[in-house]
Amino acid sequence: MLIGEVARRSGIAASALRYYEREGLLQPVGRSSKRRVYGPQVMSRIRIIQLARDAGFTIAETRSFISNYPAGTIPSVRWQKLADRKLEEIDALIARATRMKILLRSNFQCGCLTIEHCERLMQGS
Amino acid sequence: MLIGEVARRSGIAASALRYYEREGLLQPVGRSSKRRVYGPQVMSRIRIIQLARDAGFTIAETRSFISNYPAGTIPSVRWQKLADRKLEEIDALIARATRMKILLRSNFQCGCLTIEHCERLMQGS
DNA sequence: CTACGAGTTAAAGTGCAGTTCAAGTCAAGG
DNA sequence: CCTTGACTTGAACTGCACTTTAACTCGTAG
Repeated sequence: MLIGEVARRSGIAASALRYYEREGLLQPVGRSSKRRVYGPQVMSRIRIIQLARDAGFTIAETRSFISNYPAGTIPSVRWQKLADRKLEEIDALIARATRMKILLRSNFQCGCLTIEHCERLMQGS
Repeated sequence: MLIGEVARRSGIAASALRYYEREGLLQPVGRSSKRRVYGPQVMSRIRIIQLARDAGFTIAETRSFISNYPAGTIPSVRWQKLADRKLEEIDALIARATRMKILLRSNFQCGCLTIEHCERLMQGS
């Protein structure tokens, strides 16, 4: 597969794929006269990158998350710490999103958005 | 209160408060010889801005969220649409975060992170 | 009067996550 | 041979949410 095909299949722009390679998220692949030639396994890696990105990981986080653990590697203490920290961040994110949801929904339902109302909702934050 | 005091109390930098004013999140307040003088009500507004920011609203979203609805205003259809859309976004965010959590935790627990394992976890994405 | 601290402005800088651009390289088709 | 289309590179640009900087203005204290 050439980069255009990978882009089409994954929905990620070719420019982004090159960027990911520069940033070390995708390791350099073989070339056929300068052009990158990808094997099918790249799709798995891309899906992981997408998931991490969608879950709010930065490029740097995603890099240390995946680059240290190629297929078959046993997670290390370092990885566990990373995962641990990220789990806490995700929980905080979910908690904040949930609070915002409550805020939105209550105004939605009772039709009484006021600053004071918000104040009451925000006691938990 | 001068801007420094507001910054100290809210934990938001004075530069950010000026930025919020430029962006229309905080309406211009009275001045005492060029300096902004805030009343205590500003703290409520700032807390709402913080909550919105923490929940992932952009400045533009936050502006249309709060600037159209000063204290006591009855929510409009426009506001409801905004809230509706944001609720969907928040749900998607929570779903993605939850998937990432499962991914992190399962690798955590079974100690068998491989590309193939991730593949199985990602069926839902 | 001078210095100090806290404020003011416009404009430039930062970090992230890419995208866009200009100029060039190839292989295949007509 | 020439064109076309998909690729290549480095560098510059984008948008967001601020922060930093430089040069300035005040009111108060010594």
